[in-house]
Amino acid sequence: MKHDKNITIADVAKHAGISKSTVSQYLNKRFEYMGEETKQRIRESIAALGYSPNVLARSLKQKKTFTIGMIVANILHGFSTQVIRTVEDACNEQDIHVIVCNTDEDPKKEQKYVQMLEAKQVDGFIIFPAGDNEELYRELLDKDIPLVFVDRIVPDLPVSTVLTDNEQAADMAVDHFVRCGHGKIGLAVPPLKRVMTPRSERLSGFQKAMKNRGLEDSGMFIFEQPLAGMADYLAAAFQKEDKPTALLASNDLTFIEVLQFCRQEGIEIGRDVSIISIDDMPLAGVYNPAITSIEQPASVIGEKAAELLFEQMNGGREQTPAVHRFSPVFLERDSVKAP
Amino acid sequence: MKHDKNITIADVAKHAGISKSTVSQYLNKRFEYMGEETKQRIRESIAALGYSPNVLARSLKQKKTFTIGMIVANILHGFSTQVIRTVEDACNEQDIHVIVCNTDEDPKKEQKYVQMLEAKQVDGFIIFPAGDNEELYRELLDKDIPLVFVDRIVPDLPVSTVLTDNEQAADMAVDHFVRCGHGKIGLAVPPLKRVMTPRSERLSGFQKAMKNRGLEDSGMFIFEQPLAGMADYLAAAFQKEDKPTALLASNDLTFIEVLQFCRQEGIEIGRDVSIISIDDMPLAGVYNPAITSIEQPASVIGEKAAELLFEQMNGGREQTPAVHRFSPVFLERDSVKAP
DNA sequence: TTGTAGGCGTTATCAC
DNA sequence: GTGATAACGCCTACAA
Repeated sequence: MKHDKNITIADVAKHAGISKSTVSQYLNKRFEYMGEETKQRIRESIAALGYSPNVLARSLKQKKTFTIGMIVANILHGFSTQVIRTVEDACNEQDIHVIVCNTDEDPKKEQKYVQMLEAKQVDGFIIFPAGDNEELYRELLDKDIPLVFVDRIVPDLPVSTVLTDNEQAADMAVDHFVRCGHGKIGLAVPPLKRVMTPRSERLSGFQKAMKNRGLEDSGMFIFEQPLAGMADYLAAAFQKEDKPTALLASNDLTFIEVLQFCRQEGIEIGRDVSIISIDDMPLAGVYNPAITSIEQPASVIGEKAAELLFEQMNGGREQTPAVHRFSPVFLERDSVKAP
Repeated sequence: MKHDKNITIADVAKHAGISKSTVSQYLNKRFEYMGEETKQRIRESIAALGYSPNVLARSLKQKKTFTIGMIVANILHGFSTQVIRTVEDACNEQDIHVIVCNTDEDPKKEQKYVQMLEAKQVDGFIIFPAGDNEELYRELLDKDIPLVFVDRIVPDLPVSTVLTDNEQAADMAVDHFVRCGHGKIGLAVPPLKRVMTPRSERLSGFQKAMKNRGLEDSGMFIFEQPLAGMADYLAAAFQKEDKPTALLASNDLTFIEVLQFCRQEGIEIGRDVSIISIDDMPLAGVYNPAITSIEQPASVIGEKAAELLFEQMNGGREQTPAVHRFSPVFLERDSVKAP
């Protein structure tokens, strides 16, 4: 029955008794000088044949695919997911598609994905850099391919980057702890292999904030440990006499480990230790007690990234690349009490 | 400087002093009869020119894009996200890309996305049907476009569908409640507009399970309410004398409302009311108390969906379409106590 | 206003 | 073993 004979613009033209170009004009809405009757015929033929244009052929000709590539380093972070969603929304408004790839922090994977997407002729990239791929990024720049970084800064590269003001996030937390009377404050953070902007900035922001309050000597505790061992590591640290009364989790994944630690040690949040989490997880607000969190402005970041990318894609004189930092949002809840 | 003169297969051929066809052979690894020297020359030229093939042109010719479309009805559900991830992993292994679209349960959006992706010549679709688009799906079938449904069943359509055994999920919960001594059990569920398989099956599964245990008369409470009003609705219901001692949240979004309800009413989970959630959220296991959950087998579902789709794409005699149900996983934790 | 012809970058079919 | 040549489906001068 159905011979999958793909119907093309030629079929429509034949059916309507006119030429391919005219149909093409119609499809591209250039019907300024087109006869009403012609339009009508074309419309009918398209409907009759169930024609739908082949974007591939169009893209090949126009050198535009209306697709962008988005490469995230770690999709397990809620933050990544939220940024992805916002970018997708922004793109869908302009009928642009997004192909998302997850590198798991692996530069090799990142390279592979960039090349695949390039081969696919995507119109631009939004990348959460996995790091250590400077040459790869430079090639993209050399080829004038629109590019925006999110979440992490790659030094010495003229690429617009948009991220949370991570030092501010750490400062907000320390500030709140101190206001509530805490003098011994800990930071739980995964190891800083490579340059991971958020991690290192949250750490440096924490250190600065503590120093500014004269707490950097005896009041500062830094628990740097891989996630897998974090709970046990904290448990050991909290056996000691000299331990913090407040604990800042540097991101959502770390926060889960902190909760795990509290559970297994029978530590009551609020009473035994005060907690703040950078990143606001879905259940944080209804946790027991509700967890005071510092939320990254994911949607603002996603929107800005998309906007910067679109500017480059529309060839308009692109602004000079810059780093755009956005303030996190402090969500005061019930997990911080006086010590 | 850099003239963005795209280098093509022709440039490579010229540079190597051979013909396009030979280069093409090389690229497609058909070098059974190719001289070692020729290969060498091609390799060098490719490197020298920094050539990378244009997948678009290849796709146009081969009528294959190595890209599939994935359309989810509600990306806010953790389940959707997890299935997406698994599918992406499975695809990446075969160098297939995935374009994800979110319909927000809107059939119109679904239609638009399907058409856009079709125009992009994707090789297949994995769809969480928003419902009420039977004709659209039928067109895909008529065109022999590979298609798999996930999470929801569309009646009378010969399409392979893979989902959680939702009735079993409800039964597991009821069973556990009853074993723990509960005789009055409630179900919190969003309204059943349209045919939403999981919702309706969890409801019917709940009813059957209650009936089987002789609890359908005085022991069964069904709280059907939009998410926005769920917490208040539950609050009102729990003011009454006749109320359940156990409550089943029919999915993750509902579960959040249930927790919200507990917080605002000062209800202690475990002591005042026992809770089970269908869908296991990231923090459920470290909640206080840890929440007994019934986890959907998202990764199994994603893998199966990908597998079924690949089968169709590889044209191999596809199995007759069937509904594949997978058992959920019962995660016993601390939110269910004797009443 | 509409039609003709050539090309976008690859691959496929045959000759050579 | 390698190389012309014709598609793939569409767009775009330019001609009519």
